[in-house]
Amino acid sequence: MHIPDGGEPKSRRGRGVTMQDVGRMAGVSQVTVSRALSDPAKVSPDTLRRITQAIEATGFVPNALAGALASRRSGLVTALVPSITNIIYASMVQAFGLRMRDAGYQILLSETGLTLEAEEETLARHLSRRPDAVLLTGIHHTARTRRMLLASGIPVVEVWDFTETPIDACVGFDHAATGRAVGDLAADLGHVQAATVCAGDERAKRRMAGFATQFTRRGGQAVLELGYDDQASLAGGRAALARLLDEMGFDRGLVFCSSDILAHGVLIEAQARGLRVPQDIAVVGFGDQEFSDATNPPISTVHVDREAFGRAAAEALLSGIEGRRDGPAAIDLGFRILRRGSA
Amino acid sequence: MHIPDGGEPKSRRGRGVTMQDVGRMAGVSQVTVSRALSDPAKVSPDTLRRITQAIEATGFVPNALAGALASRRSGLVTALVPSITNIIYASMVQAFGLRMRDAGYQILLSETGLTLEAEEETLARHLSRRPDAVLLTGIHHTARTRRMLLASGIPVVEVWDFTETPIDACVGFDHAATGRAVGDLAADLGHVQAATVCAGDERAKRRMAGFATQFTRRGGQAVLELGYDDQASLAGGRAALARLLDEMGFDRGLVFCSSDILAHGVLIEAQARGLRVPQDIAVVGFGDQEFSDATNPPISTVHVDREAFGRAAAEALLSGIEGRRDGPAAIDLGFRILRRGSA
DNA sequence: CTGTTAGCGCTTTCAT
DNA sequence: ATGAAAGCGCTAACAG
Repeated sequence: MHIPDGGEPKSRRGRGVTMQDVGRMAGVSQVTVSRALSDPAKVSPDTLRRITQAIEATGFVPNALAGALASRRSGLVTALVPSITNIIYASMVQAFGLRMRDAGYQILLSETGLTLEAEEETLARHLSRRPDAVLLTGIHHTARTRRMLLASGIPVVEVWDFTETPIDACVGFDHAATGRAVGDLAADLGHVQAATVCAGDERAKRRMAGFATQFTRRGGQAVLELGYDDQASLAGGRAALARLLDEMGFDRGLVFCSSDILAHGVLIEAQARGLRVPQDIAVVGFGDQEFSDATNPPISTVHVDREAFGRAAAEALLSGIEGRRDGPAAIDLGFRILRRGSA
Repeated sequence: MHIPDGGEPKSRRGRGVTMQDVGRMAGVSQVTVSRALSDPAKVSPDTLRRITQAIEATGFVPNALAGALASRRSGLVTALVPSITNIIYASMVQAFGLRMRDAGYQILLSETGLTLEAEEETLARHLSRRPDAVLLTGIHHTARTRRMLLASGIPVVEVWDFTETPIDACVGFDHAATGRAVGDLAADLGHVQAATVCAGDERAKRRMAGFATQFTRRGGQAVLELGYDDQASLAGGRAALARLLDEMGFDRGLVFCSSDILAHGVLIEAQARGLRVPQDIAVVGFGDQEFSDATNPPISTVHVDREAFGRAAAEALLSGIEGRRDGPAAIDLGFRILRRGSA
């Protein structure tokens, strides 16, 4: 089967330098080159030197595809988020990627958009690359997504939402609870009227619902609810307050927004109309974005430590990969209400 | 998560179902399964049906690692950007990824941070996965980066900056020219004093320098220049204007910022001090971010079509991969000055 | 339309 | 400390 190289190398179509080539130049076999790279201590100093020189001379770059196929470890980790242009997810993935990179893994990142079906299809493509672990956003997935994940047998972490019964591991927080906490704040501050402005996914809606429930339970009037399908934006926040004021009979009170950018828009629109914040209109955002404490007045918001989510998710996967984790893990990292000038 | 061995007939250590397995179940050889997947038209309808059933029954997921090794095409495309939490790069990569995904490629994305050495190291790791093409941010790279790229023989596109002599292809714009154009605007508006606030990379500095050169050439006073090492932020913009006003003798005039977020900070600080914008302080940003036309007043800025960069970069690589491109390509996508209320 | 044969460039295992 | 042999799971010729 294996025809020995009869002296002269056959004309190599592919242009890549192989370990074979490096070994030939260094006067050792291909395996020794492999060893020199994966565990230098296992080859003699002299051999190592010659191999290093040969690598330098040839510009050899190991083929990780072949390595992964042979070792059954790809060194790849899948990360699936709704959108990378959303700072919430971007900063989480950034922290996740840093930790995984330190552990020797590379991130295969994809956007899944809004539907679970898109997530399922993207996941299938990713699994064909045989990742060593998977990060998913959210706790709701299609049946086939779950099945594929289970069948793959690799560690999985679901982030940015919380459940006691994750596929494998979960790192998140209780979205409805954040809304209820803001509802309490609104009631504590003595507001009678309140409104919500939502331009996010299902999780954002749950936050808004938690707010409405708690605010009315605490004696507030029925909450005016405004929802948008497009991405959160300053313009959207301005338009929302305008609509609340001009068309929906909102007079004065607290506005809870699904993101700080919407809250900032509400703030700007209020000021453009000569309304005082927080006296006439109070506003609370979500996410504690970088700009939120530098506006005038600074924006009250719900803080969640996005980087911590990314790091914790990485740890959960690493412990799974290395078999240090016995069973499922569900970690609630919680949140903090940041009361600032806007409410 | 530990999935018990499903008790397969043959003691397969590896838990993946292979084409071999699928073929056996469908009563055909492994190659036929491969064909059914890559080119269904080459297989008889009846065979195809049986194969499809077998795939369904086994939950077979093709191993792209093996496929890539055998075919010498990984279906992977490398994208290297300074930071994914910077909306500038995130939106560019998003558009790039969409186009490449449509063409059947998956993106291997990494952050390179600020140094060319980090870029080099990251690139080396990426090349070991044998990507079919590479996207790089900027036109400055280490010698070894260039050497590795040239040796790999795959299409390369450098984005977000412009040169007539790219490694392979280039899609960008002239940063200094944007600064000069804003310098002209400042002069046209009759400003005598001007300042720059920069919190970005080398390209941002080139924009600021272009502004200063042109503004003084047009008769303006020497430009006050403020530079920060940290990321651009609202707070940074506010602090910058405060410093300009309180410590550097800036009185009234135009402030050109390296990003819209800084410009927004300047705007807020000016208003907090009771200064009129644009009468007392005029401000121009860069990037035309989503919020920039919804502030009060809206921010004048330099618009660059980030999505267009991403798409054009994708096209450049695709034409290279498919051999449709003969030689290097250098595309200057230009920019537009958007004059709004802030200047 | 389908099968056979020969690798892709590595890691693993077992000798030496 | 080093090497030979045997795959990893797939694609690419080439037959038939």
